[in-house]
Amino acid sequence: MKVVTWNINSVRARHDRLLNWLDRNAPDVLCLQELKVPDEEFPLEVEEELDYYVAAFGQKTYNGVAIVSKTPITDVVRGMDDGVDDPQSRLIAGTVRGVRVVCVYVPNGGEMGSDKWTYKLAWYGRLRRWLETHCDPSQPLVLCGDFNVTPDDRDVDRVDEWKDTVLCNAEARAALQSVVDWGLIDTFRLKNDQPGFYSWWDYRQLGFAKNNGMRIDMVYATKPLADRVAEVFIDRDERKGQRPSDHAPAGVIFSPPA
DNA sequence: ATGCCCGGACGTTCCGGA
Repeated sequence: MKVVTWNINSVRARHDRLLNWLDRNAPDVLCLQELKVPDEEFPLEVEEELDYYVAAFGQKTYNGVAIVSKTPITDVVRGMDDGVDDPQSRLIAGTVRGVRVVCVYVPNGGEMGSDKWTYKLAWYGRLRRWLETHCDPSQPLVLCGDFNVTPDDRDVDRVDEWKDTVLCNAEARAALQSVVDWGLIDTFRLKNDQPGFYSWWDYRQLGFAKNNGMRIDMVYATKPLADRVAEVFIDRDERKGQRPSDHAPAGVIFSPPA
């Protein structure tokens, strides 16, 4: 079972790239972030021509998440429904072939100390509580998405340049770690302990050409699934060419259950 | 070529992204 996460940075601007990528890579599950469109503008071809199922939680202009799956998606949940008045579409969950799939677009956080930073930290706290309330770490689950935090310094090309930002500072990493501590494993690190593997590069200042990147897009799994990780990858080539997203798809292949 | 930011909006510049 191949599960991939991709911040596509507008499903409208990336329409052809999405269809081509799905056709070439044939994932079982693709979690998308930053759709930037309402649900009705999600490309119909994904379902009608490529025979995928789609569960979307869109929003005009900003945010928006979706699960794309070869097989039906059941028990779909949109948003955390935790009593917080939050209009931002950043979480969708569904069940595919017995695996609970949670797709998140964690807030970026803007500048340290800003209202956006406060919202980001609070959002991480809400995500931890949502997992505690709605999910079970002893069951097969993947938490996929753009976490807008580098887990550690191996995931940053220029530590000195980024160490005090909302993506790399200790408080942000602790917020991510609190979610991981619920019962998740970073699947990429099961197969690769080296620095220099990134999933995002800034559009500005030749970020990709200079490999000034970060790994902020992850597929986390609970232990029953993490035990079945066969292969991990980041599709760096998808960052190349005409009109790429600033993020590359990152994914994992799980072996069949024993 | 991987090349000096990009997508979106009641746009004509500004906001948000990371």
